[in-house]
Amino acid sequence: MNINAIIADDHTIIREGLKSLLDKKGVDVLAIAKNGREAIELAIQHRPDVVIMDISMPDFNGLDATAVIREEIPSTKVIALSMHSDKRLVNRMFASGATGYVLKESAIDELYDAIREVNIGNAYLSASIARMYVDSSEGLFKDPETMPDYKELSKKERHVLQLVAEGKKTRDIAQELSVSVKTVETHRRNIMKKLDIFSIAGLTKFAIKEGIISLD
Amino acid sequence: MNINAIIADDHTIIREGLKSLLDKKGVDVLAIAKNGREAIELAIQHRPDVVIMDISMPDFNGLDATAVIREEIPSTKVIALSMHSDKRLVNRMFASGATGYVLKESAIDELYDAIREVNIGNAYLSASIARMYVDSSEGLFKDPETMPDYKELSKKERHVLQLVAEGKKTRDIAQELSVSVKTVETHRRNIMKKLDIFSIAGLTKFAIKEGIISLD
DNA sequence: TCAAAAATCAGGGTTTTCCCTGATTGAAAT
DNA sequence: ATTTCAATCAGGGAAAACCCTGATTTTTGA
Repeated sequence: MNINAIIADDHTIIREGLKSLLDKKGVDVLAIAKNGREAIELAIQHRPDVVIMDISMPDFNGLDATAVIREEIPSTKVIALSMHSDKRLVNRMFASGATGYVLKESAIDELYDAIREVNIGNAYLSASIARMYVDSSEGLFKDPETMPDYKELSKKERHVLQLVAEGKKTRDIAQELSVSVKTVETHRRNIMKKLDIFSIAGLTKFAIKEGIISLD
Repeated sequence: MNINAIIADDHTIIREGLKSLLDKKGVDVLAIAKNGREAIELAIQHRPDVVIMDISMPDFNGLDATAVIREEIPSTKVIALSMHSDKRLVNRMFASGATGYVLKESAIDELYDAIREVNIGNAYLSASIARMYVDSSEGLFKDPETMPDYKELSKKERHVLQLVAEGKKTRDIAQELSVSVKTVETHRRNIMKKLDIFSIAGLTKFAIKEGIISLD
């Protein structure tokens, strides 16, 4: 019998293209979601074998949606489909419960391989990402706590990061959050330390990759 | 007879999905390019009716590739396929010679409509973008010169913008370009004035949208 | 060839970010 | 119950970004 899947991506044309390709491969696409919230609803409704999940989506991102789905339906596996080969993102995605990570740069055959592998309980990593791990002694599947360079941002810090990445100044952020300028400065500094990113440009790119802000 | 097309996109899975969808619609996909440079070569080689061009690609972006293709093969029409509904980007793309602009959020039917329209010499804009123009008195097809808020960046300015968006400091940029700090500051200031963007975060987002830097 | 634009640099000033130390409060986890 | 951590704020100083004016040289386009 065929493997069942749900697709979650915010761009219609990518969703349709993906469905068309998976149809050809004999994967049954049960439903298509356009954000994380829909992905959760549809996953609970259809209980698919696999969810193919874009990471950066508006409204509710793939990272958080993955955690919810894996919590609610442990039998459903999640494959992250991402533009970015960022080690931190890969780690976070696996920590959220994904068991596959495929780049949009990959061919459909690779995604199909990933679907079959995670379906039988194995993990799958795009070759170019797997290569990043062979030399370093780091592993995957770690708890967020034990990740080498990973520190979870607090809610406030994520909010401050969002406002910084939107181009706002410390003073404006302080006003918006009704706290002092010094507090915002401390948050910004702590964010930079946690992420090991020491420029506004870098923080902005990080926020885009994580789906904290959108590009429009 | 079928319409001929070439696809240019940097993500394999999107190229493949797009080809699969267009095949179904009866569009002959003659070739597939993974960056602007390949798009130009393949266009000259195949002289297709239409090129479907992603805007932000590494190496040689869709904006510049469009200008070259329209210059070399005026009979070949270009449709921009973009993630972003940014008015400035739309204007720039049309100024470069594109006659269609479709969002990745659109359905494949819309892209197919666009292909048929530009093929018979008409222009095509995604509905949500067209809506941005109805109220404002602005038109399209303008020369870069006559665009309302548009100022072309010089080569040096684009380079400085790239380095700024990569998170580099003025001093480092000055060193890399072998000019004084003051010169870099002047460039940065001029860039901000031309683009009407007054934050590093904003410049970074602009650079990503324009394909000047990548997110990785 | 002549004017416009690009690219270069400087002086001098204000604002913002960056970085450190240190401290208090309250909540959550052990 | 105690410790750890988030969130709050402050002082003070160094660095970088921001903003203006003005000027020279080179490149380029009309």
